[in-house]
Amino acid sequence: MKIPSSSISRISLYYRALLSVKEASVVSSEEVSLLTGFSAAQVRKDLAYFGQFGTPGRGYSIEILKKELKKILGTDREWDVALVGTGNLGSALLAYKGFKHQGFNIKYAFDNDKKKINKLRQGVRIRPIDDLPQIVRDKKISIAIVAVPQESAKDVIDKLIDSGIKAILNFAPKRSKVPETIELLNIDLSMELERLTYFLQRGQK
Amino acid sequence: MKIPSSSISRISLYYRALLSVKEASVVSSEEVSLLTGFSAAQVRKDLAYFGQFGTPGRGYSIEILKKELKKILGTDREWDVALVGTGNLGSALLAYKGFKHQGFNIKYAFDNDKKKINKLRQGVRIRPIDDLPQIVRDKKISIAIVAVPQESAKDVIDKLIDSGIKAILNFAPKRSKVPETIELLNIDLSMELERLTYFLQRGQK
DNA sequence: TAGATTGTTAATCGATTAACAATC
DNA sequence: TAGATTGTTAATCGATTAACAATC
Repeated sequence: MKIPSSSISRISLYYRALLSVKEASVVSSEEVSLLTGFSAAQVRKDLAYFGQFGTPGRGYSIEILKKELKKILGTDREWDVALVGTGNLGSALLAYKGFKHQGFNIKYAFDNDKKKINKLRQGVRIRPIDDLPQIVRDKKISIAIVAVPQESAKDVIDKLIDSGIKAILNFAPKRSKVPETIELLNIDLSMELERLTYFLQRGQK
Repeated sequence: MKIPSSSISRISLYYRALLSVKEASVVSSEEVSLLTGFSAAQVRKDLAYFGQFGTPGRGYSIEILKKELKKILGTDREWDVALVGTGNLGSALLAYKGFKHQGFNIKYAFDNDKKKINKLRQGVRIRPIDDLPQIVRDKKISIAIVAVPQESAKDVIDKLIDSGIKAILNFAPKRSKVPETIELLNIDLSMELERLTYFLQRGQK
């Protein structure tokens, strides 16, 4: 069955919403709807893609649902992450508490600036990009975050893929073609701002 | 006519693609398709939402199309932006060259950490959040970037809206309800990483 | 004119919503 | 049992793709 990718994003948000429920052990799709702003039908549909987690007439056990959602998202375990690029943005991501909190450990950091090599940042030693293939392979890293300047993005992404990386979160404003077996997710900050100015420019939604 | 919001994102990418064309003065939708990976029909459709910019049999004049796309996106002018939160992420955004390059000037920065107040960062003076309403109003700022911790996000966003802000790019992993007249765009980094682990966890697209 | 390519309409595809039988 | 709420099917809505007449 084909699962819309927007459904996955919503499941992340359902999970967060559940964390905020303190006073109950069961929620209905209607209550999740209230908490997240998505329709109750949408909530039930999204959950139903992955199994039958609820009890008709009662709702969903929060404990069980949290466990199941974590399993779906793959966050029922910790993930080691490689960061490429330790400029302003890379450093900010390295320091970002939210990642560790969700089980993402940026354990390896790479840069090609000689002055940074072997420096510690947030307890992580910065390594030369030349060391990337060996580390990714030896440590079996699946996830990389790319925060390098536009002009190096393609090379870095190619190198990551050659080294066996499986999933990439890319902040460089440059789209690369990747094989179908690799998941590449682009976050393009200027593009997002342009969605805002589009809205401002035309004066309404 | 209803314009899909994904169309706006694509228009940003068409614009970028046009910047990379050096050897021609005209492009066809087929060529834009090759450059961006979207279908030629999609390209024509997206452009047709906004006008008739092409010439049948010839294609689109690159010069004209670039100008029109800028107009659509509202990037035919510069925008002053207010940044709230100058922690790691906020500072990285302040230093990000890409924004200025696209005509976004982060001209005002706010924080509630007394030690930071009045310090210069990237040439921008950090002001107390208490000064925010007056500055936003007096300087007629339309766009704010919110990079504060989760727990302050709601207050900051409410304060921005009360002060007359029109559009918000929010990096706090916390969704706020805003009036319909305000454009709120959330970038949730952990959610994006969870889309990657979902993919890894289930082993295929 | 013949060839190329737009702008637009119609067809298809996919995602969301509504409805409701099943069931606790 | 009566009331509540799930899981699922069918209906609707919206976005993408295909097709082609218009036109340079």
